[in-house]
Amino acid sequence: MLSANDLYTALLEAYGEPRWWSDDPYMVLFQSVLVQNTSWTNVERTCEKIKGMIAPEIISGLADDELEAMIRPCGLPRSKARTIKDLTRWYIDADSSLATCRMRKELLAIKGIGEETADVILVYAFHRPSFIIDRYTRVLLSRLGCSFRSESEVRAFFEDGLGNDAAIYGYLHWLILDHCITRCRKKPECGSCPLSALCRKCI
DNA sequence: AGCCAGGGTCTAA
DNA sequence: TTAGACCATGGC
Repeated sequence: MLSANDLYTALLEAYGEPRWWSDDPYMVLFQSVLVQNTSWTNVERTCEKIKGMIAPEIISGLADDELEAMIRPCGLPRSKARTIKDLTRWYIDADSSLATCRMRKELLAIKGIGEETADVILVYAFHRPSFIIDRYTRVLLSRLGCSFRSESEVRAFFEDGLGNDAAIYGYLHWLILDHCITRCRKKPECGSCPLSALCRKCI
């Protein structure tokens, strides 16, 4: 039976040290909303143009239509601007000593923040161990021959398998996305996929 | 649990 | 240029 550690080890072996989202917590919050339904390169391009303005005290002071104009290239400007405003407000008076599950609930209460985005924020901005489960991760697991009955089983697969280490959660998530989107977008022959050793059904 | 809103970008013709 | 797929989803 495949373990989360096997997966992590194989990806690390294949691609080397993964990158971390950002060392600036607010940058993580800001970009985690922008990237919803949007390609990562698009987010990076957009943020490059407005990089001096991505700070909570600046964003919170903008008018809605100003913020919408700034993020328009990432799509869904109206809903994303509102979510970013609400999230920024939350962040400014967030209590960083809050328990992880409590913080997660608060994030989920913000309109526009779902489970995936909440976990991205918990892991990359607050270094809390709450594994990020996205569509790519689910598809990858199923291609590797693992099936789960529920979301909580997938979560247990990673969290029990990896221990409570937020850094590993973040690195593994990045590796999975990098693998699925950048490296193996088009299905290669089984032999050329670095995960083929894990399972013959792989990719 | 599945469908749909929400805007832009990318691609092929 | 234009239709249609696609995008590191969320909400209902």
